[in-house]
Amino acid sequence: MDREELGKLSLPLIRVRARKVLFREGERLDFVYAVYSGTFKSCLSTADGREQVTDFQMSGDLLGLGGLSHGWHTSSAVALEDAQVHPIPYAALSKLDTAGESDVAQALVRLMSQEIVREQGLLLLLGTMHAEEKLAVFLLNLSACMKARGYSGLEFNLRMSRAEIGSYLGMTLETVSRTFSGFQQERLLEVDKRHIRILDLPRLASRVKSA
Amino acid sequence: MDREELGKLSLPLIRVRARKVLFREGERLDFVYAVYSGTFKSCLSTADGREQVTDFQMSGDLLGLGGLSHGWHTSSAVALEDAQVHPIPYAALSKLDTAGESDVAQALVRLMSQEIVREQGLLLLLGTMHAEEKLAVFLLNLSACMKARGYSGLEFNLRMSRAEIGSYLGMTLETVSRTFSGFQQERLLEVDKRHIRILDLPRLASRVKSA
DNA sequence: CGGAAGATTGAGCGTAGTCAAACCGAGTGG
DNA sequence: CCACTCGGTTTGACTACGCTCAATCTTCCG
Repeated sequence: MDREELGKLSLPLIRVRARKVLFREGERLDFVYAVYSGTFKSCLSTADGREQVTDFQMSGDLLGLGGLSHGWHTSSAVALEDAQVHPIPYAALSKLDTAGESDVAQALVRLMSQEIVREQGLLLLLGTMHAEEKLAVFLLNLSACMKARGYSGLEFNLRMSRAEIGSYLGMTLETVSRTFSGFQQERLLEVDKRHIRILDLPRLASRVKSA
Repeated sequence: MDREELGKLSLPLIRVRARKVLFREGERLDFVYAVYSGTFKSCLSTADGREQVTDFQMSGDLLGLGGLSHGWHTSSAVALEDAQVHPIPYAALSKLDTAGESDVAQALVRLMSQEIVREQGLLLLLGTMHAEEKLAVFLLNLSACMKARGYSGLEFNLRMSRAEIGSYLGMTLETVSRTFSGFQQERLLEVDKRHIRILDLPRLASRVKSA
């Protein structure tokens, strides 16, 4: 069993009282935790106070995996009742990765951790945002993505249909279309089918209330 | 860079035509892919045909990470335009993990992969389901989870508040409460605050249209 | 006993879903 | 060359699911 493999690393067992925060989003990641008893919730929060619970963990589950790529916690963990956890030192894990002759395993762990974080962002979007905010986030991400690849971040062609955007953002294609039109009305964008030009990036960004 | 590390493994570069399916949910995972050019969508689908796009991938992104825990693809990947990808043999990755003296890295990869899959399930729930279906999924998962830990799968106490359930499922606490009451009205459950007794598991399961 | 936190229920409203029609551009075949 | 189809997009009208606000009730705890 996986749990037992990891269990060998972690001798200590610490108690966590109900309602206590085991770690908080943004803190340095010194340990990953394996739940031994009790129940936790993992959650993300936005700047304006909305909260998205991303998981409930029970015995055998691991806490904090999202942070392995960069060494910072990407979510908070709170005990829902008195609980016990095994702390697993981050150092031990990174050492074990680096010790092996393969940097590949290490790279893989990092990439998978990034994927977890990315999906968490999408959970927050799907769970807490409205149509306008969702589409704004989508466009800003895409803009950053294009820019990072050397293209203009302000003018580009979408590769996906309205239906695909809608599926991604948890809304119908009609609502995607309407929201595009709304943004255009407000002079935030120019939209022509799949061609997008962002006219006012700061104001578009201000539509996003989250962190 | 991570990508270059992985790049060393993957000599070939294959072309994928627009609209072509690179791999499909449920197929055996022989390769993970690194996108070299073009754009892909990754998606999950339900039994009744709903589709949830979980990501759009561009150059440098990896495709198929969710399947690493058990060797089956957990999502489908479709090219949105003509594209090129580096196939990375699954065998190479698992060998590299197992070769090292640490089974820990291997266990870690497996656990992280499971976490990715779990989050994908939640994406599908948040993106495509209605209140009743969401709560039914939640209860069924919880039931399975309790059962797996040796408790009764049909009668248990919730550890979390209505608000926390609501946050998890992307609905308000009031809607959670009303939906519980609705289920009780229909004789699917007995609910008393946090105590739940499932009266008709099959009928509850039939409320869930997804895979 | 009083206060606080959680749960339930009701009433009204609003956002986004559904259904439908019209439009547009690309590709195909007569 | 034009007519036709087809997929994708836009827009409109209507509807409904779930959100908001609010009141009530219970349980727990000081």
